[in-house]
Amino acid sequence: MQRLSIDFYHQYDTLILAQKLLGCTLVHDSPEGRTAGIIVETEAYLTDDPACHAYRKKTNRNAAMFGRAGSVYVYQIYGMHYCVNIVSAEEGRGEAVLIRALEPTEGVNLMEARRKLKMGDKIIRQSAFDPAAAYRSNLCNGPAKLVQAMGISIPKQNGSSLIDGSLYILPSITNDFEIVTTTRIGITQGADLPYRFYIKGNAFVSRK
DNA sequence: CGCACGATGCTCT
DNA sequence: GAGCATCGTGCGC
Repeated sequence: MQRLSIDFYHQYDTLILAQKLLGCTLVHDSPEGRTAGIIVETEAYLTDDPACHAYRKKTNRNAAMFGRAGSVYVYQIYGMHYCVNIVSAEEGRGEAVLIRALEPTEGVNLMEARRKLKMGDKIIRQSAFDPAAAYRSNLCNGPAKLVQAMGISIPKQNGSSLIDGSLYILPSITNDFEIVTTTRIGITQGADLPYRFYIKGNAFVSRK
């Protein structure tokens, strides 16, 4: 399977892209091995949206968000966590899609090691896409968890390209799902905007 | 199960 | 000096 091309990211505006990314597979080919998961939850951040890091001027922190569609924006939050975004607009505009949850598909052992899960954490959820598969729900069901599980970091991925980098996205495996739209999680500004999207009924979303 | 809260460091005011 | 696109623990039910 071939990774999504630059055209895919330029084809849609940010709100549509956030929905088109659902069902696609995020892959990281790292020195430790490959990890991958199906994107099941996203949020859109627009340039005229007060919750968006690019709402004000370009700074060192948010600079990657002003890059071209198909590049990666990683930032630190709450002093200890990191989140990953897919830049979704033309150079200089400053829009992106936050990846909030993955359903693991590959490299689960490596994910568990990176997440340092405790022995008692045995919560298993059934895959909605592969009836034979079941995974621990605690690996990628949150934006900072999936960054940790996938081994994504600012020095390696911030500003990188999904077209030729070690982090990339494969096309959606199916269109056979419904999308739920809600307000975004964890923000105070722009809290009423319906910019969060997730796959209905999927067991690996961060919350319903 | 759900809710409340503390950790922790960088950015911008 | 405040605020932040979060997470894990600890408590009560």
